[in-house]
Amino acid sequence: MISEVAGQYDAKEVENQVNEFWDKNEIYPKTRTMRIGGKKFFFVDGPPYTTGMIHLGTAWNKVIKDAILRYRSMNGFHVKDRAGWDMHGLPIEVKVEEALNFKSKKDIESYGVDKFIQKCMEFAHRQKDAMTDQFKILGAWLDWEEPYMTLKDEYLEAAWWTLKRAHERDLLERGFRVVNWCPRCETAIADAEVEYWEETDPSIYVKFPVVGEEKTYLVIWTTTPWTIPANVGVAAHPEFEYSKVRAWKGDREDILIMATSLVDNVLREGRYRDYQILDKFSGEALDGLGYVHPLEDLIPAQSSIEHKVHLADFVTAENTGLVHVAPGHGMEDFELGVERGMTVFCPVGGDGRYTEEAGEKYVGKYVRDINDEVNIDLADRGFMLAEGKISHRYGHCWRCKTPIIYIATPQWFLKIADLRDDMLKEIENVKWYPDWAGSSRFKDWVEGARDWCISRQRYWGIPLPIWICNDCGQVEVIGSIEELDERCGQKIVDLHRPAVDEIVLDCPCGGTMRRVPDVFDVWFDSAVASWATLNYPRDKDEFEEWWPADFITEGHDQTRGWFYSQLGASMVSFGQAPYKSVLMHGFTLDDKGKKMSKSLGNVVQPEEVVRKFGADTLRFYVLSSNAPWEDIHFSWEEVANTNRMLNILWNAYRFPLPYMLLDEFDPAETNLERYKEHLRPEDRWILSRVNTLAGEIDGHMETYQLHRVTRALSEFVMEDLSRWYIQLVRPRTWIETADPDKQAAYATIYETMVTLTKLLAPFAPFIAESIYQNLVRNVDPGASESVHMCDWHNPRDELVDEILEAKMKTVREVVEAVSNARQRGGRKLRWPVSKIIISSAEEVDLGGLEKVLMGQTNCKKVEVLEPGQKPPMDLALNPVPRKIGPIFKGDAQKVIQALKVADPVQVKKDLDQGRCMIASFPITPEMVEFLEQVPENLVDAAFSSGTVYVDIALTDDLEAEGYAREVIRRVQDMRKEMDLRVEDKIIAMVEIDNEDVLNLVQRMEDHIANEVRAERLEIKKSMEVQGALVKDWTVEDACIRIGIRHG
RNA sequence: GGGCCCGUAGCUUAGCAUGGUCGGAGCGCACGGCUGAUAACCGUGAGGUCACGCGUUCAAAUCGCGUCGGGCCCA
Repeated sequence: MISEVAGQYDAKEVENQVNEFWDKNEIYPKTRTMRIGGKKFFFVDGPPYTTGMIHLGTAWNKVIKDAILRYRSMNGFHVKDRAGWDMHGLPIEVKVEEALNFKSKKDIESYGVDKFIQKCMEFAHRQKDAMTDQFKILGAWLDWEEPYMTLKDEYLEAAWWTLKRAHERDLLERGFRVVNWCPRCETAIADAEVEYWEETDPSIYVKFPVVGEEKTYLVIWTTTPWTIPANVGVAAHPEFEYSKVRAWKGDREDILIMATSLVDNVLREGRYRDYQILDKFSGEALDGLGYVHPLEDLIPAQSSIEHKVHLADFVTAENTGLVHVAPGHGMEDFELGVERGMTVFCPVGGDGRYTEEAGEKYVGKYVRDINDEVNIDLADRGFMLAEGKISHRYGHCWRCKTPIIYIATPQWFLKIADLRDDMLKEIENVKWYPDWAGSSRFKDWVEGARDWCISRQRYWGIPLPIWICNDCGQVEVIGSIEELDERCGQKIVDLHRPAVDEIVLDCPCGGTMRRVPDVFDVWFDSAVASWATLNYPRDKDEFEEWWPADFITEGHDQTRGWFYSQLGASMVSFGQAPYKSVLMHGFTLDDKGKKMSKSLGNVVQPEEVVRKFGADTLRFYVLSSNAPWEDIHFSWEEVANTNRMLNILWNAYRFPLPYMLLDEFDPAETNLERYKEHLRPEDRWILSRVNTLAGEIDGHMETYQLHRVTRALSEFVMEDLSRWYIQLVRPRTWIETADPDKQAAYATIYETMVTLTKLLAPFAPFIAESIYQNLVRNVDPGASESVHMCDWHNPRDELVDEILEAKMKTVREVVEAVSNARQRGGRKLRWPVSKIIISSAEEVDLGGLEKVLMGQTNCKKVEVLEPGQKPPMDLALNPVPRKIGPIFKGDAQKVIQALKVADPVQVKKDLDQGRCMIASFPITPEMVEFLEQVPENLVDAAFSSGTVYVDIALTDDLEAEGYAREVIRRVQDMRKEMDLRVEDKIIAMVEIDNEDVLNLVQRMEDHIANEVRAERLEIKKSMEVQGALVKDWTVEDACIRIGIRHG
C-alpha cells in the first residue's frame, strides 16, 4: 500500500533512507549487471588526485558523470564505469615530507626510501577512502568497489608497456634539455606543474665589453642576475636596427650598442646626461661580434668559452633589443645554443646551488640568494649600466611554491612533437561538446605540441622501466612484470622504488644493466588510464571488447592535461585517440565570478551544501545553473531556489496521498486504460506535457545540454504540475463517492508522477527513488526494485497532443489576465463573476477547456467573440469647445454643459440622422467627439493574443455564493485549528447579524454543509453559538460568529 | 603578450550559430490574493542605454573590429 507522507521535504531523511536502501539491496551493482548484453558504453573516469578532500568542482564533475551514466544505463546501455584514482606524485611526497618535517631529498634518503614509499602509499590510500565517502554522499554511482588506482601493479604494467611501445617506435629519447626545475623538490617539473604569479626581481642592464674595441659594450637586460655566470652569448634580431652611441655620464664616456628605438630608454635608465649616435646598422651586422664575459675573472671555466653575438627571431624590441643567452638556463637559449653550437654551460646543481664550475666565489651558494652579489661584482667591474626592481609573473613549483629555475639536465622524452600531425587528424574524429573545445581550444594546444619530458628525479611514482648498461650504454625497456622476471631470473613482487632499483640485468655485452633511477611524470600515469583500467596488456579480451572510451568529461583545465596526455600516450601506443567523445565542463567560481581560493576565503565545500540542502539540491543546482561548459558562479540563493523546487515537487507528490489512501486507491485497478473515457481535458493535457517533456530531455541529452534538461524538469514541476494541474485536480480528490471522475484523476496523477520519477532519476536520484518506492514498489512488489533499474520512459506519442497543449497555454494566459482584471476591479477570486468575454483578432479555440477556464477564473460563463469583435462599448462624448465657441458665442457654456449631460447614444443617433438639437441648440458633428468606453461593469486586461473583459457586476446569486465561500473558508480554518482530519464530520452554528447577508447565506446552507462536512448546520440571526471552538469574524460589513464541534 | 570562452534588471539567467512582435523568466523588493500542499501557494507592479566604443545594415543584445572586466590555458 502507498503510505502517506506527513512532513515537509527533508532531504537529509530522504537521502539517508535511500542510501541505506541502495546499500542494503545492492542496487548499484544490479543496475550494471542487469544491462550486460546491452549496447556497450565505456566511460573512463578522469582520476582525481588523492588530496583527501573533494571540492565543488570535483563534486560537479562527478555529478555530471553520474547523471549521464544513469541516463545511459536506464536507456539499456551496459555501462563500464570504474572510478579512478591518481595516487602517485610529488604532491603526496610533499605532504609526507611535511608530516615528517623533512627539508630536502637528503632527509628522505637518510630516513630510508622504502619506509618513505610505504608512508606515501598509506597516505594515498587513506585520502582515497575519505574522498570515496564524500563522492558517495552525492549519489555518484561509479564502481567504487574496484576502482583503478595508479599505484597498482597492473596499472604500473600498463605504463611500462606503453613506454616499451614508445621505445620500439623510436619515440623515446634521452636528452640533455633545459627543464623547469624545482630546486627544493630537486626534480624536473612539467609545464603543467608550474604556477605563475607576480614576483619582485632585480632588473639590470649590463654592459658586455666588445673584444678589441675600447670602451665599447653590448647592452643586455635581465631579471635573473644569477644566470649571468652562465652567459655564453648575446642574441640580436636580424631585422632590427641597432645603433652605436657615444654616451656621457659624469666624466665617463661609453660607447654602447643597442636597438635604435630603445636608446633613449636605456640611456635614461643609465642616467647618461647626453649621447651621440655614431653609427646605425641592421642586426645582421652584429652577427659574430665577439665580447668578453664580464665575470671571467671569477669563473675560470668562462675563459675557455667563446662569446659572441648570434641572430635569433625570438628577440623582441623591448629593453635593449639584445638578449643575454645562457643555454643552460633558458628554453629558447638552449634551443638557440644547440642550433649555433654554443657551449651549454650550466654551473648549477639540482639543489639550486652553484657547482665548482662556477668558480670559488660562487660555489655552494643558492642561485636566487646570489643576485645581489652578482650585481655588486658586475658593478665593481664597471659593467653595471643600471639596476632596479621589477614586478613580473614568475613560475613556481605548484606544490611547494618555490620559484622554479631552468637548468639543463639529462631527461627522458617522449617525442610527441613528431606525432603532431597525426594527433591533429585524430582529434577531428572525436566528437567534442561544445564543438569549440575541440575545433579551437584543443586543436590550438595540440598544434604547439612539444616533446614530453616524462622523467622525474623523485621516489613516489611509477619507476621508469629503463635499464642501461654500464659498459656499452645499451638501453633496454621492460614492458611487464613477466618480462622482468624472465630477464632477471627471479620473481619480482614489488614494482615500486626502492625494490625495483635493486634489480640488475645482464647485458648481452657482458656488462651490467642498472635501472635509470627516475620515476614517471604523474601525468603519464593518468595518460594510460583508458587501457590500464581494462587491465591491458594483461587482459587483451577486455580491451578488444571495450576500447576506446565512448565518453569522457573533465574541466577545461584538462585541455592541456588529461585530454592531451591521454591522446599523446594513445598515439604512441595505438596510433589513435583513446576516446570518441569529450564533454568539457567549466569551473566553479564564487558568486562574483572569481576563483575560489583559500586566501580569498570564498571557498564553498560541497559537504556544506549537502548539509544545508541535500545532495539532490546540490546536484540539480550544478546541473541547471549553466551550460556544462560554462563556469558556475556559485550562488547560495540559487541553491535555495533549487531546493524550493524540490520542495514543491515533494508537496505535489504528497498532496493526493491522503485521499488516495482513504479511497484505497489501487493503481493496478484504477489505471488510465480503464478510465480513458473519463479523463478530463486537463488530464489529457498533463499526460501530454509529461510525454513532451520526456522527448525534450532526450533531445537535450543527445548533446549533453544538461542545463536544458534540468531546467525543463524544473519548469514542468513548477508550472505544469504544481501551479496548474494540482490546482485543477484538487476539488476532484475531495469527492467522497467512488466517482469515475475522481478515479480518472487518480490514474492521471499516478501515471504522471511515476513517469516523472523516471525522468528525474538520473538528475535527482534520491527524491526520485523515494517517490518511486512509495508509489510503485509499495503497491507492486513485482515492479523494478529501484527506479534506477527501470527502463527510461520513452515518450508515448499517442498521449502527446500539441493542439491541446497550445489551447491550455491560451487558457492559462486568459486566467492570468482575469486575475489582473479582478484585482483592478476590486473583485477577489472568492467572489464569482457572471461572465468573462474574450476578444481577439485571431480565432480563439478553447475547445473542451471552457470548464477549466470557468473554474480557475470563478466565472459563470465564458463568451468568446468572433475574431476582431469587441463587446458592446459605452459611448461617451466630449464637447469640442473650439468648434462650439465660435458658433454659439455667449451660449457656448450652456451648450457644453448640456452636451455633457446628454445621452451620447441619442446624440449619435440624431447626428447620424442629420438633425440633433440639444437644449434647443442645433448641434453639428464636429462639435462633439465620441469615445468608446468599456462599460462600468466590465474590467479589461490584455493577454498575448487579445483582451479579456470581466463582468464584475454583482447579483444576489453571486453574492450568496461569495458569502458562502467566505463562511466555508472560515469554518475550514477552524477545522484546521482543531486538527480535524479531512474525513471528520462536524456540527456547526453560524450567527449572522446582518439580515441581508443572512438571507444570502441561508440560501446556500446545503452547499455550505456539504463543503465543510457538517452533519448539522444552523444559520440564524441570533442564537447562542456553542461549540468546541467559537470564533467571531468580520466579512465585508457583516459580523459572523461561528461555533463548531466534532460530530 | 598569445589562444579559447564569458560579460543581458540588485542577484541567477533565457534569447544570440538562421539580424526584424526579444528584451523574456526566476529570486529579491513593493502591493494584493488564497487559506482542505499552508513554516506552503497565487497574482500584480517597479527595475535593463542587452559591459563600452566604432562599423556593416532599411533594421543589431544578435554580425565585424576595437577597448574594458572575468575565467581556463599558454608565453
